[in-house]
Amino acid sequence: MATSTDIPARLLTASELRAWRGMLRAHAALAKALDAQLEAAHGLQLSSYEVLMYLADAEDQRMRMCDLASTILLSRSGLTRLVDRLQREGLLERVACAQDARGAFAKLTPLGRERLAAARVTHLDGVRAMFLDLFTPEELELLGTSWDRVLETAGLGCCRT
Amino acid sequence: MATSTDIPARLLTASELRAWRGMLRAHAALAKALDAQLEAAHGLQLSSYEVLMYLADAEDQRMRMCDLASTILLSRSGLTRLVDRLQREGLLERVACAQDARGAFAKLTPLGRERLAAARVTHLDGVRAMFLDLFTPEELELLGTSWDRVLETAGLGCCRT
DNA sequence: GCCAAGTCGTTGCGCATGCAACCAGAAGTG
DNA sequence: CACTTCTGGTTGCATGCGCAACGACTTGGC
Repeated sequence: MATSTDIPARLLTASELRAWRGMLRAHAALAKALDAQLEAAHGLQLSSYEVLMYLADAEDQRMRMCDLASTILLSRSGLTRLVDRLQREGLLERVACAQDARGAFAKLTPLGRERLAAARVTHLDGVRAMFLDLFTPEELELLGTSWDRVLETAGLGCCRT
Repeated sequence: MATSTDIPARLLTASELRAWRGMLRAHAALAKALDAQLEAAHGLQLSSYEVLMYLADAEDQRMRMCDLASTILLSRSGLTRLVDRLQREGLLERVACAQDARGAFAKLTPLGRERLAAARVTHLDGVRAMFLDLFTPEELELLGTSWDRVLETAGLGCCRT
């Protein structure tokens, strides 16, 4: 069985493998399940939901395209088209920026606010049922501090909330 | 400030938010960083790496397309094209299946084995540096059991390995 | 043996995304 | 003010993916 190029790398222990692959698979499963749930119940994709949510939580329900893009971890071009789609659905609108004539705000419409309010219930229930409820409060706290360490190390600098 | 449709949903606590968003951001940051690292050092994408790795660890360095697809969480069509690319690079080859004339194996070539061996060192170093090393062994163990719970709940049934 | 139903891998198509190039406008420099 | 440099948003293009449909084959029921 041993061939000429046997693996020289020190492999992972079973425990390490479980922690690492588990995260990859858990993330994939959660993203898929939550997206499907949101799509089925409200016809919204997860990325659209994120846009609406951050807008709803922002001052005056609006954010600069640029800030929005970096917040939801999307390229500027990606956000342009995502906002296009949401605007076509009437969930948000583009508003010119008085302070900076280059810029534009994405602003939630009343319809967008409604859709989000409904979707938020579904989504948060899902996140709780499939993730949060499976941890004790102490474990959640531990997770939080751990992610901060990871983010500090792996880039993305600091996460804004 | 309070408009007609105020948010009725019970929102997440700060601790919950940190644990949940932290995971999303940590995953995104890790995937991006590890992919870039692998691409820079060995010209391999993370998805290609996964294919090579699972093949290398498999009996006779080959797997059925179907099994491979579900293992790396890709659709069958997605795998077809990914294998196309890797075959074009000479890292693996398609082998007919004697037991089932419909089926095909993807099998690692010696070149693929070499590329993987080199890439594996880089990748595992990265995973350790950006993830595993940031946890104590006890925390890793806890994470592992937690992911199992998540996977059981959120679908994907059981994870193989 | 024969036919229906299921499975495996491939292909056409549509979609969401990133990159690079672009323009308009802002900001810094002389 | 004039000029360069930078930034914000949009666009063309390429990529990688999933879905649905297909043909080839296997499996199960009779």
